[in-house]
Amino acid sequence: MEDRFTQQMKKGVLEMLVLSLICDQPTYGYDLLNQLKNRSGGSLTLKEGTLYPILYRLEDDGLILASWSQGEGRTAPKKMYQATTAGRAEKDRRYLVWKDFTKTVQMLLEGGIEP
Amino acid sequence: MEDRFTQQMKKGVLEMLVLSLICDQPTYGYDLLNQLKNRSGGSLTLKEGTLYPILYRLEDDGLILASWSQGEGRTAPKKMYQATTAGRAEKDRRYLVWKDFTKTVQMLLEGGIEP
DNA sequence: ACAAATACTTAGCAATGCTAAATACTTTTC
DNA sequence: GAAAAGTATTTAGCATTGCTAAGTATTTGT
Repeated sequence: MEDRFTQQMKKGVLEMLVLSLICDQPTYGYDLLNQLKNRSGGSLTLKEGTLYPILYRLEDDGLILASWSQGEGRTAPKKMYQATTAGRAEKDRRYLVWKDFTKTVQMLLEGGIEP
Repeated sequence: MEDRFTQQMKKGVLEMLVLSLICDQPTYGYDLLNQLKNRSGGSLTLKEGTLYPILYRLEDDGLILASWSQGEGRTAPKKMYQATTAGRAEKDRRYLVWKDFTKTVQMLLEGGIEP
């Protein structure tokens, strides 16, 4: 079990990461689980119950689009996701907000500018 | 009203910041509200309903200690908070987790290491 | 006296990550 | 060819925490 702090720290940010990965290239749920796990060195090993609701929210918000892939060969069809124009814009916006926020937190933690 | 993303992004981190500020020097609720507001350039303007529950949690977890100050002069007594030994250790731990997390997120966003 | 600032409290809502399954098909291993 | 592991998606319900929105009380400034 992960500690409370780590759990809470992820809120919102995971959704931004998923959106960002889908902006990089169209993909599907299971692959996103693996991308996050592998590319984070294991620290972002999400449960399915965490990822899929994120995908549904992004879709509901019109930031990504889903379509069932006609399985190549014998593979079962996958639900492929791609970013919409609004999705790319929102990704950029969140990136700026995230950068700003981390900068502020860093400053507070390091004991920057006293009043 | 703040957007959902910003709200969620704060989860957990605000508690770390408050703990960190109290570690820097003993202080009280209202002053923390002002410190956060001023030292963040206004982006961390918390409502009382956000801060005080954080203080109660930190106290319940044994990370900070409260004591009513004997008001100097005629000023009403304030509830002063100071960090415990456990509080300082937890602050250090969270700082490391936070640094690690932001590094990972940054890497994922910038399209680091492909599998 | 009235307003503003100081200082703390609390009830209830919204959002999101986690637990913990269930379903179904394909590939690998013995 | 049976069992196990891997691929792939779905969903019900819980815990945590920031926000809304209010209330109480004292002190200071005009």
